[in-house]
Amino acid sequence: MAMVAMTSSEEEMTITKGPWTEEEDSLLYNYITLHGQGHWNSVASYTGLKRTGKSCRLRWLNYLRPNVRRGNISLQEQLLILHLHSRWGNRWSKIAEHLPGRTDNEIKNYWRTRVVKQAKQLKCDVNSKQFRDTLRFVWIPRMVERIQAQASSSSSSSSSWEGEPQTNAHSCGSSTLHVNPPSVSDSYNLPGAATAEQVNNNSNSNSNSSTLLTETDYSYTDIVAADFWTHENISFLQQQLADEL
DNA sequence: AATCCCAACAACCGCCGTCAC
DNA sequence: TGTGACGGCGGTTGTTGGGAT
Repeated sequence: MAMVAMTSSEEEMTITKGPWTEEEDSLLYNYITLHGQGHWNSVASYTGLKRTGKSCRLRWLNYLRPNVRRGNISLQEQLLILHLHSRWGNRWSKIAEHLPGRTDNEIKNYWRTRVVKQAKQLKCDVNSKQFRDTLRFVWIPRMVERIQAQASSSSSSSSSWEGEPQTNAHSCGSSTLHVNPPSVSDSYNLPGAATAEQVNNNSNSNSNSSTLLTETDYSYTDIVAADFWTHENISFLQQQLADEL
C-alpha cells in the first residue's frame, strides 16, 4: 500500500493506494450498508478512508458487493462471454450484465488472460477474422459439445473431439464439413442469464455484427483454405481444446 | 533451497458522458 | 450555453502465488 501526497493547498490529505486492508473493507462495507451506494466522493469524508471515490466504488463493485461470484468461470459462462463478445466487442460492463455475479473487471481479465493469450500463441490478432473464425467454428462448437455432454450424463463421457475430422488438416483440406452448432438457449441453462433470444432483443444496435450462434449451417471449406490453418495451428488448437475447455 | 517465469487477479488511470448549477 | 463535479467504462499496470528450472 502506498500513500500519495496530494498537491492540494487546501488539505494536506494523503491518498492510500494499493491493496485494501480488512479494516478499510469493513469501513466501506458498513458505510454502504447504512447509506447505500452512490456519492462515492463523500465516502472518504464520512468514513475516514483515505481512498478516492473511484477506488471505493471499484472496491465495492468488484469485491465487497453482495452476490459477487468468485472463482473459476464455468463452461457456460465462457460460452456466453465468447458469444456476447462477438456481438458487443469489449463492452465488458454490458457483457457482465448477462453473467450474474460476475464483474466487468473479471470478464475483462478472463478475456485478456485466456482468449487474447490464445490469439497470441496462434500468432494472429484477437480481432482478426481468422481468430474470430477460430472461436466461431472450433471453440464454441466444442464448448457446446462439452456442455451438452456434462448436462446429459456423467457416464456418457464419449467425446467426439479426439480424432475429430474437422480439426485434422488432412481431412479438412479435401472435403467440406458441416456442423450445426446449437443455439445458446439449447446449449446451456445458466440461472439468470439471458437466452439467445433475449440477447438478440437487447442488441438491436448491433444487428449487423456477427452472430456466432444463430447460424444454422457452417462450412469449413473457406476456412481450411486460409493460410491461417497451418498444421501447427490446428494441432495447437486441438491440444488446447482437449486440455482446457 | 533459491530463483525465475508466468498466469491470474486486483487496482489504478485516463477518457468520456451526464447532470446540476 | 459553459463549466465543473461525478460516475462509469475500458485499457493498462502492479502484485502475488504457484509451477518450473
